[in-house]
Amino acid sequence: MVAGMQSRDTPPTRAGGRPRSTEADTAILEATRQALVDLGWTKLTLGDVATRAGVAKTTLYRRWAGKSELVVDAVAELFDELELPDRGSLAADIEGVVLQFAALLGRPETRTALMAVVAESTTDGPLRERIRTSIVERQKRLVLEGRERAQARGELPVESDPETAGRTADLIFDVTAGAVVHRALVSAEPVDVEWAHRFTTLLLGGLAATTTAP
Amino acid sequence: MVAGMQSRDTPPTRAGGRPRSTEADTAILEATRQALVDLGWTKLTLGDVATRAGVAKTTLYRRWAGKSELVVDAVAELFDELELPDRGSLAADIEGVVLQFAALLGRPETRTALMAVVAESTTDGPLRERIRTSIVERQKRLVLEGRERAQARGELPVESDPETAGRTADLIFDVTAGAVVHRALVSAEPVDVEWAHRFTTLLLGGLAATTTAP
Amino acid sequence: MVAGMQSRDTPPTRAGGRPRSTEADTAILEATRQALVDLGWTKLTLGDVATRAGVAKTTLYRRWAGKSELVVDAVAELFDELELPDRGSLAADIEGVVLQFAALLGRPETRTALMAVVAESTTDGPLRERIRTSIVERQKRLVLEGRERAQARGELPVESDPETAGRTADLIFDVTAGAVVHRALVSAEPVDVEWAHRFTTLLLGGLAATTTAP
Amino acid sequence: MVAGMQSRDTPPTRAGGRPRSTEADTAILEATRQALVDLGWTKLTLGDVATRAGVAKTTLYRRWAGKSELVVDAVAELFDELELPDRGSLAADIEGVVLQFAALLGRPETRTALMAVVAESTTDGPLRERIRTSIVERQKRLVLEGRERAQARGELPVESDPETAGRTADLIFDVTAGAVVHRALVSAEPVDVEWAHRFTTLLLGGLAATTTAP
DNA sequence: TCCTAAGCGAGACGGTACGTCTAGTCTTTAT
DNA sequence: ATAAAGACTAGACGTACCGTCTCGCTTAGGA
Repeated sequence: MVAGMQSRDTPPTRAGGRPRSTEADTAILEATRQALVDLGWTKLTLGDVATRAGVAKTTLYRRWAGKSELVVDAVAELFDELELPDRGSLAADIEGVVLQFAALLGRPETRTALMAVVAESTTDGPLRERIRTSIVERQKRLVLEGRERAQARGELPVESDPETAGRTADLIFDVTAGAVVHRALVSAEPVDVEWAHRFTTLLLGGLAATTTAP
Repeated sequence: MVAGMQSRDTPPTRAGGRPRSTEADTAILEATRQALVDLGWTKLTLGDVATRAGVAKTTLYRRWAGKSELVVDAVAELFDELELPDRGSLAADIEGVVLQFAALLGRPETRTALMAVVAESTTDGPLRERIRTSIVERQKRLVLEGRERAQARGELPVESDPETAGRTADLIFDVTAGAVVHRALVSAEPVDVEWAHRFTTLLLGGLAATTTAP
Repeated sequence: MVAGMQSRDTPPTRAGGRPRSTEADTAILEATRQALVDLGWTKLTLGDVATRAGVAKTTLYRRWAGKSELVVDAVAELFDELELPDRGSLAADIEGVVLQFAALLGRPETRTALMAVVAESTTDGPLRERIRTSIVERQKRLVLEGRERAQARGELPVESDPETAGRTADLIFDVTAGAVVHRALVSAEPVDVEWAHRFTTLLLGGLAATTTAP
Repeated sequence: MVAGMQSRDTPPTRAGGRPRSTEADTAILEATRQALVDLGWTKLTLGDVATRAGVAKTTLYRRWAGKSELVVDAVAELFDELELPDRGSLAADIEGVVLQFAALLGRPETRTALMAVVAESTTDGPLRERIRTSIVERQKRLVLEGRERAQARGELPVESDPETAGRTADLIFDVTAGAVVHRALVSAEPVDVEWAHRFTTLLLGGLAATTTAP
């Protein structure tokens, strides 16, 4: 789950009156994902989501500012399902997470929503921030966990300078996530075991070059 | 230029009737790019583009099936401006093209449009094909040119198996384009000389690893 | 007024939700009449009516199925202004109502609209019924009132057979309304006091012939 | 036939060049009538008529100013089919022509077109004149022929004052045509033998009253 | 025989209105 | 105060016709 997500626009004052239905929240996010599957991003409408969730449109607008915000929350929950399984070696761990990520991008709701909200975010600062907070930064944990595990195994040296370490982690994250997304959605080619292996070889080879030669 | 682009839906038979205005085509594509700058993808409307181009809405719909197709053609022209400058070494060439690509993604019309049409293409097969034809496949030339030039310089061995060569080129393309896009649009961090240098080191290091070790 | 007109498409069930604005109704019908005056039937557009009434197009379409239905309701209100003044004799009463009807047909909104909706109704059954209900049947009251008054004065015998009485009333109605409309709109000649007098003489003479001779 | 109709906009100067196709004229008018049957007045479009006639739209616009003019010409030909059969008595003649007229109004092309062009003519002077010339005035011949025949039979006295005679003929024309049209199209009731008989009785009775009493 | 002016089919053009759809807001009654 | 219902303003959608135009081609009569 998206714990401590503090998403949505929390009501400022806690006063009297009928409390918000928590079931509505769940129903709306689930309905949003189903609508993404059925209709795709463009044809998804908030009125339709409201109907599917058995909720009034006003209830929806009371909680989210618009389509983009709603969809970010709906798909963020899916990204949290990603995890880094311990397969015994760094290479195997990377291959595993690449394939997991590819599987996530294979689901129609993620596929259509992810690029769309990123596109929206290019002209919408707050949305960009929401995406960073809810999705991007949260998933960098995978890189960090992988590195720690590899260092524990002795597969990677411990980088002393924290700034260099951070920049390297960012680079790995952009290269990995970017390559998988580009392969899957732009080139529209399959991300299979063979490709994951080839990519991992490239990444690890490059990583060695970055750490040895300044 | 987008030579021989055979885009749009060309009238099948060349019979009688007033011929289509080529000036209209130019005006529409230019107006589309300007509208992308001013309004972004979501707020761009075909009616507005038509007005800007001094053209009737019907003229627009006669040539393009919808917003996505139009925008793909409009931005495809920009991608054709990319070129691979000869900077003397493979590393310098890669850095150069990475920075060029980053500059292209820095332009608001490309920034907002590219992700949007890719998002659309996830639920629209013909559009996906159009993107591949007009943008993706066309730009792979940069990878191929770079490799040939490096082989001529003796920086890279000549790969004998054409299939392996093709797969490697595809991998390089996805990794490079994907990393730049992810860095620029998803992570929303600058793609500057320093990052380009670090990325190039990673890529060349990885490339060496892929070619030496199967 | 068009009391109890039960026109428009009344919402079937009375449940929750914001009630329809009655002010909008009034404004729309008035705007329709004004648009008929300014533009005539053909150039009248529902978008323009909506603008004049200060109302969104959807509000208009929520209440009426199309241009014809709207215009029927708008002019039906005018027909209800007709009344049968007591001028002391049957002949004078008839002349009076003929001139009133002619004056109504002289108003541009009625002039242009009446024939147009009748023309539409020839290929539109529901519309034909609406015209009958809202206009034709309602105005037959003038014939019935005139007859009752004449019978009270002793100018006309009381017809015992209700069916014969009904057929005669229908005939009088068709002849009178038809003659005035044809004179005013088809022949495009004035319906003045002189013509009204001549027509009344013809009608009353014919009426005597119908009642005496079977 | 509509002989000497001098309708359409004849080319002013007779110079060289390819002459207009007379087959096109025939085909267009026939196509117009068929389109009226199939689509009714409102949904009839000039483009569709052109297609049906196997003719280019420009050919159509070269000859007629618009939809109304075209339709007037197309239906005027049908009105010329009316004639006054000699049935031996004035009453029988009137009943005959009333039923003929009713039959004409029963045809869908006439039914939908007649009221429509009259409606148009209320805001279009030249069109009104065209209708008068092509249809109204042409059919008054039926009244005049009927009177002459009745006078020859001795059923009607010869009116000495030509002005009075003219006004009476106009009145009869408006009353008859108006009553039939109103019965058939507005009241939407059948014009059958029984009605025609009742109407004729009324008309002849009234006629006697007008001629005897000033 | 060629010339030339108009007619012709085809179809693109700038416009305008259509009737529908969605966005977000507002107004009602019920909880 | 929140909920469901649904009416409200605003405006884009994609389509259909309008009446005009621009093509290349045909069809005559006059030179």
